Amino acid sequence: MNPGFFEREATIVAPQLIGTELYVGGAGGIIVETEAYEPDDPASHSFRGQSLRTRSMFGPAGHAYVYRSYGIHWCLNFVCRPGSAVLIRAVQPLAGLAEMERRRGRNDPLLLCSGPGRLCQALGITIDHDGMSLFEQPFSLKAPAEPALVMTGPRIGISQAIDHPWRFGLQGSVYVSKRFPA
DNA sequence: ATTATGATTCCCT
DNA sequence: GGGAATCATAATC
Repeated sequence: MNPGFFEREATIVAPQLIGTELYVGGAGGIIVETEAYEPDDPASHSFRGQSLRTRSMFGPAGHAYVYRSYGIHWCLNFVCRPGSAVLIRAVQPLAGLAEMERRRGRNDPLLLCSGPGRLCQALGITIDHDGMSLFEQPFSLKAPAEPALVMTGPRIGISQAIDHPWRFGLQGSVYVSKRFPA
């Protein structure tokens, strides 16, 4: 995987990220759930233009955009084209289990990295990672050997543009944060 | 199924 | 400067 991978629209990149391995400081696993956000998308932070918070969402592709959600959690996005990003919603844990359980304070494997807030807590993602390159430490990405089987559906937790099927998940995975309708 | 939690942004006055 | 809204989660009903 190379930086050019992210120089496209999030709606294209998001499904292709399913099956990619993501590690932060050695902890992580397989990305099993993503959502796409576009500049002309009312549910996107970039919809009303650049701001202090969304600065990195307009920065170089292949970098991280981290924001605080509901005042409590962090959420990790991969920046694609300017104002376009992929929200990482769930990971199937593979490495660094003990460290992730320690950071989470829990050890239920099905809830360890399932959900954007849990994922960031388990991987130790904070605002410090905002704007960092995904191709440098502590990040590590590894493309899947074969394209994954991807499910699609409407995005979660938004009130605008709810009809766009811009949520993507690994078919059959029990680690997605919410089941995809059959 | 419902609610407490509680930081930051953004949009208005 | 105020107040609603927010890309969730965990605890409680």
